[in-house]
Amino acid sequence: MKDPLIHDLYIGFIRIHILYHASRDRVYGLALMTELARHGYQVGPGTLYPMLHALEEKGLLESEKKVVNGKRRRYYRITAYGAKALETARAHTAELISEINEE
Amino acid sequence: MKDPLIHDLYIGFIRIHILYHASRDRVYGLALMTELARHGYQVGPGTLYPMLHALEEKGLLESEKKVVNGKRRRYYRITAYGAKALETARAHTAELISEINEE
DNA sequence: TTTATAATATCGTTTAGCGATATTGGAAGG
DNA sequence: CCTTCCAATATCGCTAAACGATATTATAAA
Repeated sequence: MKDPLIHDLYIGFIRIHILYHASRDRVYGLALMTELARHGYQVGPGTLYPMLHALEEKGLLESEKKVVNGKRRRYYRITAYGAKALETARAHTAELISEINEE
Repeated sequence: MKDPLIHDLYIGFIRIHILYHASRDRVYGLALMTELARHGYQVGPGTLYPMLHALEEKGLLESEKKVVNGKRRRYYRITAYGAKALETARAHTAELISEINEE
């Protein structure tokens, strides 16, 4: 994360990003890392992979191994429960932005 | 938090809420707890107070003790640095919502 | 001077974050 | 083949955060 002092504001954002991407298409760790970096969230493998494991453990994502271009990947997709969580997150995020934008 | 399974999506939201409220007016712990609960974020004192201490420690908030109605309170206000962090958070939140709302 | 109460603080355990390092499995070249 | 290389994932070990439970504080009222 660029500014370490405000890092812990955004950990949840990262999870929501992941859920969102996994809801649109299957995703895998390394590609997520670069995608998240594009959005300014620089998470390392020591953060991302355990996070993916936990999201799967909790039933928000599910995964399967695939071999692509001779490289093995673990693809994640969102589950029904994960989609519900994403919907809820959308609502919370909308509520947050509308509140903090009030004058 | 109502749904424990998705709890860790929202810890950052809570901090942003706190920063926002502290930017509008001085705030104190117990009132924040009930205000956050109004938004569906049920944080206990064992979470909130250490969080406030950390936010102050990191320079996002500053505090002073006051006696009000014969009760001692620690009022928090946002600092300049905290306001900057809040602005950044606003931008990140807006970016997040606009991304996850894409079809 | 006790009692009650709002408010804050802290303790102890569980869980998460994360840099660093290790591991995996297939491809390509000799 | 078998070694080397590399994308990709996994894990280790430590530090820090989350949080329920409990303790502490200061004042007003009784």
